[in-house]
Amino acid sequence: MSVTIDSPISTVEDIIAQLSEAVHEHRVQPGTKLREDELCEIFGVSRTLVRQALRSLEHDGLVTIERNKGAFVAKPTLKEAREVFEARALLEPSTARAAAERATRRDIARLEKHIRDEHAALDRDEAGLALKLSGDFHLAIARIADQHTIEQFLRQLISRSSLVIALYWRRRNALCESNAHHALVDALRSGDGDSAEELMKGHLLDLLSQLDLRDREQGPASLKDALQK
Amino acid sequence: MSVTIDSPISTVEDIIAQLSEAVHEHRVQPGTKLREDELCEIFGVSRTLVRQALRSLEHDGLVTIERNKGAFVAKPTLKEAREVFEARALLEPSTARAAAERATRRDIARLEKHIRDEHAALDRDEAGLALKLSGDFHLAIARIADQHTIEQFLRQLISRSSLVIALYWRRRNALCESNAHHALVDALRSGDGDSAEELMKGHLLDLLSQLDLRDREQGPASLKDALQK
DNA sequence: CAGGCGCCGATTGTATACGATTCACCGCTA
DNA sequence: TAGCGGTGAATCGTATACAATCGGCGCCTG
Repeated sequence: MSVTIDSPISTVEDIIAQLSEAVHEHRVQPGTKLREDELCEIFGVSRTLVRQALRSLEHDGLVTIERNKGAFVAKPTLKEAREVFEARALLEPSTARAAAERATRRDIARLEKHIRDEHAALDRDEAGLALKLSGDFHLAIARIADQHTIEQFLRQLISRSSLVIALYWRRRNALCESNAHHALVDALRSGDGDSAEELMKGHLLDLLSQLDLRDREQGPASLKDALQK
Repeated sequence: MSVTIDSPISTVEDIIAQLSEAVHEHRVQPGTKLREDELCEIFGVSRTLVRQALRSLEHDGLVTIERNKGAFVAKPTLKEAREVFEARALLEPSTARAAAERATRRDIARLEKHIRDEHAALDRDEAGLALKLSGDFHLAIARIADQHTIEQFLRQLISRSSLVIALYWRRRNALCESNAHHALVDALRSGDGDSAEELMKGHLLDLLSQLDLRDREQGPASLKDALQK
């Protein structure tokens, strides 16, 4: 784990945010064990707060807690991976439509800056950061749509998407989707709900197609599991 | 609060389940304060576990925690109430379609029993129980659709719906929707995804129409709040 | 030498202790 | 009498202490 060690006293929200960011940016891999004592030292707090943060992250699907074993960065199964994108396909297109109908000039400017940041990160070869910014872009749209409930769900789904991408990403060419975001902003700028919805739908399908979510033999691990049960 | 006091030692899940059930069945009203010590006595555990449960319920939107003030049963605003049903409208219809395409005879039998229980509860004038069963019916459909992620979101949405109904329900006639559930089961039985989707959409709109979600003046309370800020 | 059993360190689960904040009550003062 | 401020109990927030559990290592036995 390589989490930035900052001021030794943090709040629960700090811990959640930093762990969450580390996962988003692929600085920690799915399956990584998160020992409580270690996190206590890093964040300079007692186990009480660390445990609170871990429970919260578990709730969002970023972390798995096994009783008497500890917390681990979650490893979504194939089924979960598919479900994440199915849920996103249900929520995001109509949210994009709503955003198109509400976006102000200021909103658009913010989204454009977002895209610039994303490109800049890619240029500096910081793929992890770019991925996180890409997720934030989708969240920003939900925020523009002023759909707080859906935004919360989306936050969870995007987090899990990061894990899915870490596990099931197929190719290495990363700049695939920048154009999709551009096109979306164009639709939002012109207040074209129909095409915003369509573009988002297509964008999500496109993302999905970059993943390798076919069933695969899981090697000895799955055999072992099968025998244990 | 009138929560059943059971065996003095409980797990976090017990606490969550019982509190959650009490909210679902309208045995506790939105805004009710949930003192930690009181819950400790009721469930026979230390504050550690009670606090875990409350945090979890907060995450699901059933409980609001105000720092240094404590936990309260959540009181969804009008906006949140609308958002809950908008989100349900996005998730449930297509889930019903998927359920129609997967439902086994056993699934149908279970749903039918569900409806019978619901009617029985209504006959006994246990409106709260009927409401909870009605929510479970919707969850059961997500389970049949084998959509675990969506089921989780739906669990939160249905919980919040209970709160919304407690706050914004218009009429007192409760048996309004039993037919809708019947029709849904019929569609599921015949594997008719199209009509399952349409029926669910209509059912949710129907539910929504029974709520009074128009903006209203909130009386002196809102004035006071306005001046405090 | 292989397999199993038991002990011990490491780690998590729960309870308790202590400090901080809030709210309500009550007396004081203008 | 109304308003203000102080004081104390009630309640919450965090840290710490203690108990339970797990996993690995070594020893013992066949």
